[in-house]
Amino acid sequence: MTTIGTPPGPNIGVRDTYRHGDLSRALVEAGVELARAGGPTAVALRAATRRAGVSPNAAYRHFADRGALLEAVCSAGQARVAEAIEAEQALIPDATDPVTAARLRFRAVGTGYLHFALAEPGLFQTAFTASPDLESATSGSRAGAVGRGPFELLTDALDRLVAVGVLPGGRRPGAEFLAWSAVHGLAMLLINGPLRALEAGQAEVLIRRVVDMVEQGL
Amino acid sequence: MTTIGTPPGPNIGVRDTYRHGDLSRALVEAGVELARAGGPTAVALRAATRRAGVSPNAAYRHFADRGALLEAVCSAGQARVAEAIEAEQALIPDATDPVTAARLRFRAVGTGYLHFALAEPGLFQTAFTASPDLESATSGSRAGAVGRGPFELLTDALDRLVAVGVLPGGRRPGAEFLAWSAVHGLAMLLINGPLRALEAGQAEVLIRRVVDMVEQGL
DNA sequence: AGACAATGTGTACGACGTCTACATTAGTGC
DNA sequence: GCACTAATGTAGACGTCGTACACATTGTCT
Repeated sequence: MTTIGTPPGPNIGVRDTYRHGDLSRALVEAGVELARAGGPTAVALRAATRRAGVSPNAAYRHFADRGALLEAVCSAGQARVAEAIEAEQALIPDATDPVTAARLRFRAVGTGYLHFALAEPGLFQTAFTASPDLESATSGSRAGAVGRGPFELLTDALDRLVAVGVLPGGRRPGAEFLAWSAVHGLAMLLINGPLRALEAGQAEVLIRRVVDMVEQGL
Repeated sequence: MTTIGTPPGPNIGVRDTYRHGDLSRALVEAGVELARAGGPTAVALRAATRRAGVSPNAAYRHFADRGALLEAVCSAGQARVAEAIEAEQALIPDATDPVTAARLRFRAVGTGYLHFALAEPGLFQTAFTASPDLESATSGSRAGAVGRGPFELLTDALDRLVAVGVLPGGRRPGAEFLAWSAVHGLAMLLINGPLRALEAGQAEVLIRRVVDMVEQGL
């Protein structure tokens, strides 16, 4: 006797067949919801399988352990960050002259990153804490619509700054890490650090100033 | 019948009396060790009480819940960060002229912070993730030898930069958050972010460059 | 049709946080 | 000196989690 599809609670992946069909994806989606609500620690195997309407151990057919699911959720989160950055970049008018376009494009990486962090703190935190190495950070699964991850969008913007002549080529190597550090640090301080209780307006001022500092200090 | 002092495992706080004497401190110390070994999530009530040679529920006489213990461990961690910064500042020769002394003192805040992060990643992470608000970040319990926390050491160094004439007074307000963001972000990227696998030498180069960026971009 | 691999279920174990009830002890007022 | 009370520690239980093992069901390939 197998009870299928009607355990209590809001079943997202209700089914009437023994097989689920797309459990892998369903688990990641459930994990993303859990991360949105409660950050990395809330991404639990059992909770995800519950949402998918499946027994806890079913997860092990698709993920080696909880860490593997967390990694998949992390990749999904990074993809959404990339989308947020691209959305911010899309606001730049096409008619902008190349130099200021490059500058605005670069700034949009930082502001998009930070706005996403403020809008989706749990998912953001999940996306960048306990994330895999840098190597895998440039892989396809963390990409946005254009197929690039947040890190690649940053390096692209920096390369364009050099091409346009705003950033001297000598300062280019390693610049991605400087920029990333400043923006990522503010995100952390704003989300679960000591700046947590800051009001939205003041946060916006800080965001602008940090991006200013990066642009000037690179 | 009460078994006292001889549960299995490495008992740190072995005792022969029913009362422990200083359980509160013993639990925080155990928590610090757990944090050093495994980061914030490793700070468990049961593990801490085990190390103190005490039953799990004894912790509830001193901490409201696990979060309260974590907070105490976090404060202890911040105190150690402050000590690391002070140690780095103490390396500045007394005979240095006031202007460069102020500059070096400021840079020492960043480098001390980052060196501690690299030396004690678990404790560092515990100290600054899920930490209480900024208000309490300036309280006494997170202080180092001089009685100031990491944040106060930073603001002190910035004030001195202004006093000496290196930093224009108009740029002073909010500068602590800019500097903190950059340094904290690099720490996070180096510890559990995508820069985790970086070798020590390259990390040191990045540290220098980030502090350069802050000094120039402020 | 029958074998095999893929996928999902059931049961079980230890660790965790935390609740409730109980035991032991240190001070305090007499 | 002694009983009372508050502080402190213990015992047991419950629900959660991750995960290991054995078993059930199904799609697929020959």
